[in-house]
Amino acid sequence: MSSAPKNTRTAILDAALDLFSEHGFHSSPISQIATLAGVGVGSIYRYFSDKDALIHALYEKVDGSLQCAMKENISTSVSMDLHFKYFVRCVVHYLYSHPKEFRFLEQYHNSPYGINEVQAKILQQDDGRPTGLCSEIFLNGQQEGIIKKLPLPVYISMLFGPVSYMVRYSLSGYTALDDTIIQSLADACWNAIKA
Amino acid sequence: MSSAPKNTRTAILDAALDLFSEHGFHSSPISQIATLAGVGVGSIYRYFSDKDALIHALYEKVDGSLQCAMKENISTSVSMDLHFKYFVRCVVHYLYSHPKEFRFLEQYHNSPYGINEVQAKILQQDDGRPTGLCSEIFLNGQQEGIIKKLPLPVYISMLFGPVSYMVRYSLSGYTALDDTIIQSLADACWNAIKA
Amino acid sequence: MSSAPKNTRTAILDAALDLFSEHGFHSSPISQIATLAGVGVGSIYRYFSDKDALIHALYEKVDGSLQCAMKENISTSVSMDLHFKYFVRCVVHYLYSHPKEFRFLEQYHNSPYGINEVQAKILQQDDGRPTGLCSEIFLNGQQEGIIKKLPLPVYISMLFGPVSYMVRYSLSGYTALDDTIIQSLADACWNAIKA
Amino acid sequence: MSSAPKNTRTAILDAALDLFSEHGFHSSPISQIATLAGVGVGSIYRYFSDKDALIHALYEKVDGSLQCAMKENISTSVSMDLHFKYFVRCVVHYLYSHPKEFRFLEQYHNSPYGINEVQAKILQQDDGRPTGLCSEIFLNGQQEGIIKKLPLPVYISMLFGPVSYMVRYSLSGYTALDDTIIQSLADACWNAIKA
DNA sequence: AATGAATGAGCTTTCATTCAT
DNA sequence: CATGAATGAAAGCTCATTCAT
Repeated sequence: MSSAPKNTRTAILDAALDLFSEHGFHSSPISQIATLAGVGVGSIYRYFSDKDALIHALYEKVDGSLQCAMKENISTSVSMDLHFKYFVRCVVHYLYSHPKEFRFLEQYHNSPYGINEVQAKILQQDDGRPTGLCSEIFLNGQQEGIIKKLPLPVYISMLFGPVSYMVRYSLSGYTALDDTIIQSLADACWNAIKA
Repeated sequence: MSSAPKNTRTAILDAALDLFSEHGFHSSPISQIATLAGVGVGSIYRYFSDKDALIHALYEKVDGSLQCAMKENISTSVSMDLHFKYFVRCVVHYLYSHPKEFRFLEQYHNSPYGINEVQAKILQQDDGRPTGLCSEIFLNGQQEGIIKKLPLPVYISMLFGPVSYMVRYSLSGYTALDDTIIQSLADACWNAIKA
Repeated sequence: MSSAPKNTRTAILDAALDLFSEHGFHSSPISQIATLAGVGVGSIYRYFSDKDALIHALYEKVDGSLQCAMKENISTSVSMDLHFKYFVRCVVHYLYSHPKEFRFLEQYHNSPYGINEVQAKILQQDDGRPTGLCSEIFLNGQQEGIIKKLPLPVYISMLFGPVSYMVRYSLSGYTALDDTIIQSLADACWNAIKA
Repeated sequence: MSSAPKNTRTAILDAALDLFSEHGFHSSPISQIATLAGVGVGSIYRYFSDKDALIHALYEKVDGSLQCAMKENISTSVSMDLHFKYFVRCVVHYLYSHPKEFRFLEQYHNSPYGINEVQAKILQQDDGRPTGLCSEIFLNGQQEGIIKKLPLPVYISMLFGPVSYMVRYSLSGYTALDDTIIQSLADACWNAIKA
């Protein structure tokens, strides 16, 4: 998607994302990644100790970008209902406009590579208190009585579950993702948790 | 579900499920499947033309069992809200008590093997009219004004998205899945779509 | 050296001995060993878990043959001087007529593969008492006053050191190894330790 | 032997000796040698045309040092028996106190690198007359009737064979090398060849 | 029908060597 | 001169698949 003389490491990660998202980890030989990245096979091993390290590094990068994108759309300046629905729409937009990232993440999370990382990420806790991106918002809203009192995992599941499924459906060409349907989803998610 | 001297085909599929769910498709050699199934390597090729065929056959079986389990819990004899919430709880229970099947399905759906099958299944259409398991219920409820008028994919996403995420979280040991939390989830799902 | 339909494992070990002794461990690719053995590459891994295992297994075999050959020539029915000289000649003969085995052993003993096995073999001890092939003979001779009282390692060094060097010299084409010179060496070795 | 800001070539050779003696030629990548030597990879190729050249150059250096050390302890001013035994002790001492050099030499001599060099060295001949370090001494002693009349290779084997084995045994931790045992060895060697 | 030894294409990884800086 | 990023040939190893028994 870019061809300017960017640095080697980035070229490798980009190529890996392309192939992993399209063919899966195990049908994307290092040699193909190297070719697509326009580098020699050996170069990949200068930047990543082995294929697993490449996969994990790519995950960190892709997940980091997602986290950033979400963080940018978090604010507390507006009422929670508007904010929440806006946030849902943003996440859907982001994932739908980053199909390779989305497929890679889904694959990673459901593979032995990332199966142990599932919990650590979104629901990461620190000294018993959730520090994940959205945790605070949910807990605040709960304390203020704006949303129902539910266990944190339920909030998270009611947010990312539907979003993930909708994006998957639309990316597989089954349903269109216009603003109307996205708004429907956002509304439904909000209704699920609002007080 | 098995222990008596079952037939060879079943033994192979069971072994494959064990290994696929634990180590992934590509870290589960045919030879290991054969050993675990208590048959020779060659025998597997009497029942399945190749490894892909085995994977797809296993998917048909596992998915079929899930469909059956869901079908059993579909009735129209009670009010839709009770029925819907009951259905949600049943699906959660089923998936949580069939972790191998769950992990296999997730892996399959997010791999190149099953990525094209996503749409065909739950949302399968026949002559323009949805015939998927739950489609009719949603459409009926919608026509009767019991649930909001939403696109079908939104209903589906609001049902299976949260369910899938909750089960994944609990199977990865992050959150317990007692009746209370399951009920919370079911309620939230219903609130998302109720009129 | 043989071509009859011997079993696969033996064919592999024979081929490995040929190549290792000629080109060294690291210039003898598995693929070449396979070709020379007349088997597929994969077959080697049915019999040996990896290349190191093949090397060690070959050592066990070659060293075992050498031990057997030596054992056959150990007796106590004749006077020690005759016996000792005879033994030296036998070892020289054996090694000289098994050049591949000799070169392999030397390479193994002086490589990181076998560097730790040096001590364990010839000088192997059991509960503080030497049980190695020749140890008893030396100790007996020493107790009977036939040979000088020397530390065991000195006996061993005075036996195998000269033998090894002579065989190496002759195999590299520098000196002939006729009965006269072998006898000279045996005499010299005996003179070194006799009382 | 080094610590001051020595020149690059020496630094490379020292590093190579360290790694070769510890891990063998083929488990000592050029890049590691460079790192240990504190130079860039490319610099090694300024001093040595390729890895083989480095190995051979290191051999020349190490063997040269050994030859020098031995030459220093050769004299004709004392009786041959004392002289010979002293020489044996010196060689043992030198090798034992230069374990890296010893292991490198052994490895080299028994590898395809040095297998053809065996004859050329110690037993090197010039116009049919041996010119090797010790050759003259043996031939002189033989002519004067002080030592038995034996073929030259036998003398050499009776000298370096036992020495090499004893040092190898002691370096592998099997036996201690105190003055007593070294003296025993020297005596035995002398007894082997004395008239 | 069932077996598992044998296979080899294809993958991951290493490392001697080059060359632009 | 020195460097070390980049290279790719070549090595070790895996595993889906075949087929003689």
